Amino acid sequence: MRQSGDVDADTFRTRVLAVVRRIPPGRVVSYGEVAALAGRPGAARAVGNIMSGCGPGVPAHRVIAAGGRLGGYGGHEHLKRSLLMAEGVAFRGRRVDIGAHQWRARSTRKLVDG
DNA sequence: CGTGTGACTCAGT
DNA sequence: GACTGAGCCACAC
Repeated sequence: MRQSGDVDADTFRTRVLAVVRRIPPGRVVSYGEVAALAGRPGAARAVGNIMSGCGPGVPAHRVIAAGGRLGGYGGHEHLKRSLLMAEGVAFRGRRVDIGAHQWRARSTRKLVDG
């Protein structure tokens, strides 16, 4: 019951967290994608800032930079990489094989699942 | 209410 | 592939 004291639950911040939480294991999304899914395409930068304070409960390691690059992770990129690898994400050098792991909300996954 | 900031992105060199 | 410059946005101070 959101009383007046509750967060507005309408802020971009809350939306981003909700989207990131929906990212399934073994899948990755770029900051720009998250921003777009949150309703603010182009706010990739803002997403990064929000992620920095998302706290636990949010698989921030599944959010990467564009082109499959790891991007940042509070100075722990290697940890981000490890977490993704632990989920079965394939890497191509320093980049994630987005061609096989880029998450698609409402995608045609059954078509490519084969 | 103006300014600064950064876990971003794109295009050019 | 690496570096630079410019654009963009939400949030903290």
